[in-house]
Amino acid sequence: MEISKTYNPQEAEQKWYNHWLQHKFFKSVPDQREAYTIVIPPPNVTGVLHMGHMLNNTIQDVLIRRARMQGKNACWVPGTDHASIATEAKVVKLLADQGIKKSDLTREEFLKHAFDWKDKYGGIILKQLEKLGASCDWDRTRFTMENDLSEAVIDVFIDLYNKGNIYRGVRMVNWDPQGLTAVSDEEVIHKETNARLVYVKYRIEGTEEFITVATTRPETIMGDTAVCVNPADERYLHLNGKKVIVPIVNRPVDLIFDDYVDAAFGTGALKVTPAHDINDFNLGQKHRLQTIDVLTNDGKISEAAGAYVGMDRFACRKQIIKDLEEQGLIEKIEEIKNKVGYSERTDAVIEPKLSMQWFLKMQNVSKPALDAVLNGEVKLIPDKFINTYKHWMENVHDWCISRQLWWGQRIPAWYDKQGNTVVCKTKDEAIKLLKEKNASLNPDEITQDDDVLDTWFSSWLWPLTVFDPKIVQNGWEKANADLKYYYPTNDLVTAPEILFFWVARMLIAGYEYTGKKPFTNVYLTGIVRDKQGRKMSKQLGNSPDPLDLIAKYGADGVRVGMLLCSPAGNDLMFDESYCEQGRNFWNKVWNAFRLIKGFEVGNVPQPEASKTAITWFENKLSEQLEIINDHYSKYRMSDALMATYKLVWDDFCAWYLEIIKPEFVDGKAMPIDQTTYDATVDFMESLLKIMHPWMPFITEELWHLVKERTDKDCIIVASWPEIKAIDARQLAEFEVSKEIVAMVRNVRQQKQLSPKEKLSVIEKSDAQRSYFDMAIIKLANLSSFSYSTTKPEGAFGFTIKTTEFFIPLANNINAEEEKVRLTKELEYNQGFLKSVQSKLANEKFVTNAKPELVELERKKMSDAELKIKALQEQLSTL
RNA sequence: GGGAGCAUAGCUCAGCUGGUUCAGAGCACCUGCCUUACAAGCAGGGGGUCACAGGUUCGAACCCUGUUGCUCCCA
Repeated sequence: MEISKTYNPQEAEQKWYNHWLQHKFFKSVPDQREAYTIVIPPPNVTGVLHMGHMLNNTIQDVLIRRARMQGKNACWVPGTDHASIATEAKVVKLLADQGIKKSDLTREEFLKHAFDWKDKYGGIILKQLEKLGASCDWDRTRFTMENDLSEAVIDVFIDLYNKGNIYRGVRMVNWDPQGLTAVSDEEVIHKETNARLVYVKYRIEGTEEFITVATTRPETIMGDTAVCVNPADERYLHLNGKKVIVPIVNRPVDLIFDDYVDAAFGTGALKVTPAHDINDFNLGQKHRLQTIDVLTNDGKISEAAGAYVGMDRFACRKQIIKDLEEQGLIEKIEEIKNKVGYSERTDAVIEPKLSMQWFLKMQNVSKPALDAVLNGEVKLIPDKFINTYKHWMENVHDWCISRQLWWGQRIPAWYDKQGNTVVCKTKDEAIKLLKEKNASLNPDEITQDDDVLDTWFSSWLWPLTVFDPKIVQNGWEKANADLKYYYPTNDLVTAPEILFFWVARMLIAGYEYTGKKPFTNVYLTGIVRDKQGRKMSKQLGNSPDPLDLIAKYGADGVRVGMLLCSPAGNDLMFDESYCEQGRNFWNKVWNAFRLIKGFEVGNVPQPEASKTAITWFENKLSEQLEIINDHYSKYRMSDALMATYKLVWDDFCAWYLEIIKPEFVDGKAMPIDQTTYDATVDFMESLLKIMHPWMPFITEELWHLVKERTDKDCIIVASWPEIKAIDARQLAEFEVSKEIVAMVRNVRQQKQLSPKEKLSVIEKSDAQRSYFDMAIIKLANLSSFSYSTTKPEGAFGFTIKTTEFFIPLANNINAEEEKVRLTKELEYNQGFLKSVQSKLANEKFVTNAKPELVELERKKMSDAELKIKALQEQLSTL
């Protein structure tokens, strides 16, 4: 068969992905084997593949592919998340483009549009995952708004409500004036911004005196219902009992005293706006202040303000400063930096706002989830996140779970006109329950809560409901076969950003509904940043499109590129050159294969060099496989990859293949013996297996090219190589051989000798030592490797460990140069000896250090002495 | 304001329980090679005051204290 000079990724990727699908290699059904399960962090149904997904899903695919090869029943469950705010915003915009206003639609009509949109575009990101080789069990694809998954969400709400863990109340929430909904604390991103701290003068009622307050939010002045100072602040003591006049609206309000106020900040006087600041709200509760909500839901000045009505909040801020200035009520304006909350979803400035919302009492449910991480039942990787997790869980706030949206699971709460509330699944049930509270109930007047639940309130059930949507109703004892088999899942791979949003809450829900953890290991990836350390984002335009990268470097190249630079939990400074390195790697592998495939097997005896190379590489393979397995077990992905890379490139290609490669005689390649050929193909197969999780496509391609195979005999389901007994002595001996070869090459370079000119090496020894002599002869292009106890004339001498070697070079030896080189080496060794000697002369070291350590030092000393003696002898003969 | 983490070669990072004169890898760089698997390659080479200042120890990149710089989380 003709082998193409270069590998064609596009062709192979399509071919093999389809082949895998066709043979259902990704599919998992429960059986007798050990399960290995990952549930995907469901991407937003509105999303398109970005570098973060690329990283995250590549890691999952590496883990799942290796588990599959280890003979486990590997199951990777894919799916998408309905992402209520993001999706609703997208659909609203799309409708607006068609001239349809959301407010003109009924809830049902809107949802129909939304589902239509989802059906049309919602699968894009999953299709994109296929391009990177994701071996998900697509038959198990789930979506968080599917009927049965949604029903479970509703069941959970009802259950937690009945347990007394969910309540409804008026609280200060984070209001997104663009998304027109409340969002949870976790969805607010605090950014440092430049702000103007405005010093506004409030007149003391009945006097000409003023008190100055400093504020960054003058547009809320109309909502002021007090001015507060610290009771210990002597500047204001004389004003006790006075009222102050709120500017613009000229409303007299109390001057109150509370040690909450920091006398050192601003002027020490605080305007209190209970409707628009959480701290002010608390002060208002304490001092029984009136609350005046001066903002509308969409961030405009409300009727209640009595001035600037209908003006945008930011426009009003400017205008009011101007007006106050005209009235001479501005003392000064300072430029300061302060933190402003932005909506994670819409990037609008969050408005603290009083509103009626549903909350989950986190304290009541979070304990098992905290304990699990602290006692190691659930592992966070890297473990530095345990602290962060602990801190959050111990200081957890009640979770605002209602969202003023339509796209999501509608809250199953029902109200009558009299203000009674019941929580249950259906209207019929609600009627029955409400009748118990209100005998004269008119069933036509009951209404269901308009709001939906936070998306995370559905995705926290993900690891449960993807397997058994009825788990909440049935409980663990009656869980279905899938859940019993796959749950708890093994590894979760996700971003640290959603440790609280999602991971912590999945743990809570897992323990609440099964009494078991949802997963054992949580691998937290870093954030993909650009070379300058900036987070990759659409706005900055600094993010490459993963699909473009795949087109350019092949999926295998990009996978390798991503993982080469991705330490767990640390951000990665991504640069395209990593993908280039990945591509170079598969190219190397392709060419190694071409070499092997090009061998002509003949009836020739096996060369001694090849025989020794084979036993060496057997050892090397096992040695490195052990290291690679260990890296995997510690989730050190880039280390596992690098060890694989070096095993293939350095050990196999640069050393092994160079030794066994048949020589050319008269421009014609000599045949290779059958034994060496077979061993080489076996090695290639083992290496392909080890590479497969990183580079699934090229390894599958080569798996089928290296040998005739059936359609079903695929590397994706081949078994992970076994570690055999390792002969450490032989491995060490080969390292010495490598050094000898390197030394000869070095001498050639220095003396400008052609690689074609044969040299010889003499080892100063009275007996043949090395198993690898023939390999050395071949690699260093020697005429002979021999042994002698005397130093030949005109030879280049060098020492490895304690053994001396000589390369006879006749006239090519420059005595002066040699003297300098050897003297330098001698000095180094003398210094080394001295340091070892002083260590051994130190009584405290000898008595305190571990005995084997002292022994080691003694060995070092005697070795150094031997070496020094050898060097001195060499010098003396020059 | 509270908490956590990081600082090692030009870049990205290893360096586990302190113990070789220990400072290491990959990439990048420099030099020489189009040697019939691969120039997306081969061979060779240079490069670091382990952020800074103290301390503990026979011994510190590693442990302790402080300083500086950066990052993240929480309020």
